[in-house]
Amino acid sequence: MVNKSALVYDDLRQKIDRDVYQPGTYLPSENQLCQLYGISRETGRKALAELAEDGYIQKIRGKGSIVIEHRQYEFPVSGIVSYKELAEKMNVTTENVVYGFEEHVSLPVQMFTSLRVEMTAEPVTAVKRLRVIDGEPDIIDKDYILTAIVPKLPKAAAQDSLYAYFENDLGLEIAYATKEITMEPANDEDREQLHLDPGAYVAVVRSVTSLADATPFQFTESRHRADKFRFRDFARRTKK
Amino acid sequence: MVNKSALVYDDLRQKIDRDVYQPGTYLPSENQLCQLYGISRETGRKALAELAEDGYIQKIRGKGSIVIEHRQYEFPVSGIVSYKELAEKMNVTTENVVYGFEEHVSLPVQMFTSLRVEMTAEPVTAVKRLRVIDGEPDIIDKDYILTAIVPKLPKAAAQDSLYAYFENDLGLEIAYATKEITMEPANDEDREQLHLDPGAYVAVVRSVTSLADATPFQFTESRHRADKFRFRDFARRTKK
DNA sequence: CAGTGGTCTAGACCACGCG
DNA sequence: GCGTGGTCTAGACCACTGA
Repeated sequence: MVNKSALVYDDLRQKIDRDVYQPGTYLPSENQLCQLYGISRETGRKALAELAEDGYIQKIRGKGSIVIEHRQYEFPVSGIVSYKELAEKMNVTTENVVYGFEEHVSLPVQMFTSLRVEMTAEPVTAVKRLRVIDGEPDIIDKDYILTAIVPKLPKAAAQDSLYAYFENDLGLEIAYATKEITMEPANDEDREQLHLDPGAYVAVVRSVTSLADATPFQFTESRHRADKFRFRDFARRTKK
Repeated sequence: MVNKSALVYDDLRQKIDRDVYQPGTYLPSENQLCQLYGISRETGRKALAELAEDGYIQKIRGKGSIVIEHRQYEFPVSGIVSYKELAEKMNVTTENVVYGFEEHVSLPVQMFTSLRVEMTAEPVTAVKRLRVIDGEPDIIDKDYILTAIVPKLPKAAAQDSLYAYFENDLGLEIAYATKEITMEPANDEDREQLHLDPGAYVAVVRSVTSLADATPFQFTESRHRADKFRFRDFARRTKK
């Protein structure tokens, strides 16, 4: 058996999602969890801490862990989730058109200067994709993947899912990303691909994704139709 | 003495911010931290886990905790931070104009339906504020605060900082918030207050803020000039 | 192999909510 | 006063890294 606290987390989250534990009600107390799952208190607490972190519960001292309103199936959501993972969660027909694929080009560093200061123009594979949702082109994704980490990116991986390829086929461990959201006037490429009028705006999400060994390896510029863009975030207040 | 792990967290974070521990280098190992601070290993691990959560370090098994690139003084940042706290972090001259103040009105529920399903039109105090940064009006904040939680909101609190009033004067414990970012065409009020041209867009951040006992009590609509809006997020990849 | 982080345990003491 | 969660401890075993 592996990772008891993760098993407890999954079980509780599932029960919250299925309304076994409903919003406004309390989960079993920490001591009860010990007996229910045959674990020590700290192990149960770790599972509860993650549920709190992810916005499922609020812990209240002296009372217990209350289930809070939790909305699912939103697009896009906070966190690092691939486009394919998102599409699967919702019931939408999606299409993924690769309209650009270049190997051994230089990373356009000036695009990401606000996200990372030190950066050299290392060789990357550049992929341009158009995301078509319910028959409408909504998002342009421009990915730049370090050749040093992914020497030979198959075109099929771009057609399917880059994340699935990185994680399942290459065994890369994706750890974290820094993103930045801004609003910018649409450029010619935006207008053409997303069928926008002159003067239109797009929501731009630029991100740098790093591996578990802290190596940044993927740089993404995602350009969204303004009227379709939605970003959801759950945040806890930092004490002091 | 209170909260050893928080003390260790603060000390390490401060040293990272001051480049005592530089990006790319390793923090002392967990066993070394035990001796350095006179703590048990789990206590040190808790501090490290929070540094990782907040994007300061990346933990690598078998090697140690490496300091990762961390950009500070950005506006706005992820998390729940008040406008005043943000303004203090940056060296900008700011002004805060309260141009609307109404008590005992109904919460405009339709504005927040995408954030919370169940919601009644409870009585609130409505505050409208214009944020002027470096002499330019950049943000409109519309706050709706439940009368049941804050019966009598002093106008001075709106002039200064709502968060400071809630936390310091009322002793409320702000716990978490759900936010949603969208892009919308500017309305008449936006154009007037933010000096925008017809056809302009604004970035809209709607949020619901809740207390430590899981009570939602503050609803905010924040409307930003498109060209000044910037949202920064650090996210970790969820396993499986 | 020694050193690193990842997980889990059993127990202790404390602060808070509520009757 | 009892049950809740918050913090900390000392120790155990495991998995991974790198010399």
